[in-house]
Amino acid sequence: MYHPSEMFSQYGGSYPLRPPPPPGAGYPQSQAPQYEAFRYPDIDAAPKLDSFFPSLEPSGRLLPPAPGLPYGSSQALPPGPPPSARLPSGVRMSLENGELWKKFSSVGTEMIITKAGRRMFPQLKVSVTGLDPEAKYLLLVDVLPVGGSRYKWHSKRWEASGKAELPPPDRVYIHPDSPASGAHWMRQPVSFHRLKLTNNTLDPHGHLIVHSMHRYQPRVHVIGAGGRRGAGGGCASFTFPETQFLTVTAYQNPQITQLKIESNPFAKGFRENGMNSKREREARIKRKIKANECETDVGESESKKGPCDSTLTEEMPLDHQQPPPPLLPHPSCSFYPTAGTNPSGAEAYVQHPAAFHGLQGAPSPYSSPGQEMTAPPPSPTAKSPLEPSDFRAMLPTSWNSLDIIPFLGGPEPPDASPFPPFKFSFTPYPPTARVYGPPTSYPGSQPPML
DNA sequence: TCATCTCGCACGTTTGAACCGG
DNA sequence: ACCGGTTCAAACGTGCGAGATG
Repeated sequence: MYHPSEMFSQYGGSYPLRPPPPPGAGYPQSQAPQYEAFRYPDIDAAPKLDSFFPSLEPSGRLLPPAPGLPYGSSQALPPGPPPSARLPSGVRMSLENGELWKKFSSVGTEMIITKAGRRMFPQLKVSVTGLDPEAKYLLLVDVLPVGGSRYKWHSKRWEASGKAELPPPDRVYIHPDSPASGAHWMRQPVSFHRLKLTNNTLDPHGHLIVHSMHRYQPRVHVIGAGGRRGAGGGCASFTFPETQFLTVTAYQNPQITQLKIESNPFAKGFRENGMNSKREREARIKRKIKANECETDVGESESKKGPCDSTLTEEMPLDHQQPPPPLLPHPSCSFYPTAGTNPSGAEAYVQHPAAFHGLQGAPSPYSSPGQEMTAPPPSPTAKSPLEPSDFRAMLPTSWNSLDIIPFLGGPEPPDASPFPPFKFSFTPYPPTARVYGPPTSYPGSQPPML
């Protein structure tokens, strides 16, 4: 026996799902050129995963937007697709560290993003139930832009500030254990702690790309990937309202900083008693300055002065403790579950994963009429069914030139269950008027719903 | 001038190889 | 030769703050 993570440890990166949108009417034309660099001209625009989930009707391929996402209520949300017979209808997911997330969301969760990629904290940690123990599944995470606005920290609160920027290249993070059996996923909570966010649109490491000062909603997908009993196909997507966050390059809300320091073990050094605490840092700086002075002095008159006295460990007075800023209004998140929501508060859409990112065939918000992507002919190199150890071959050959390839290296798994062809293609995302409508959904520039 | 971003720093945690004894 | 426990160093993950950028 072997552990799935040993087989597919290379799948821990993130993968582009769609090409960057062409400039459309809803976007500032001035920003259009920057996306040329992220266009994948050879990307298969055919329905994603069609061969992966052949039994699903096209009508079931739409992944509805997260209900209540303030992308513009004027657009009627399409009805949720009927549950797929291929994915157990009882699939449920709960957020393991929901309490921690709620702590953060009560003050407005901020996530640091860097060029090199920064982990999320709190991390996404979920429990899944209701899977077929013997069927194979992939677990993915992506982030949805929320709010259609850029935000700024003003007067100790977040305010909408202009239109959101063009969406960055879309990527998903595939859990390193994927694909694994339902039993594996249900055995213990699934952590996405290795997921990283970056603001580098040319990121070569496969991290999820986001814009700074924007709001996002993480989304977890469970995708059936076949198995010994032939189960496979279908997708269940889950979102947790408390996991919405704002991206920043430096923390704005000191309460968030404090919460992170208190909760994140990696930031332990910044706690009050840590060597990196404010007190210690200031003491260090003072010692350093003093030492420099001493060196200078020694250099000037070595023999005239005694050894440098660096006994400057006396406690530096703490900065005047400012009272914590008032809390943001309680989150008035509109991201509430709709009918069919599981008791955990997550929404589940059991559907064809081809619709990860929008309505197939729907007008693209990025393209002018007549710019619809067309489905290319099926790849002649596609194998079906695949050899047991050839999961990589399930990816479209057109992905060879994409940045996912570096993350697919590694030894071949010694054995694996046969999977149906694994094909992604791109569909327009997000649907028209959802993301980039004016920030009027925040009357009076209310703080974002966090 | 201002808001935002980048980078280097110091410190703590994690991870895995090396070592040791049973 | 194998196994389990310990040690240690390198890699990695943090927030901070100064300086750069637009």
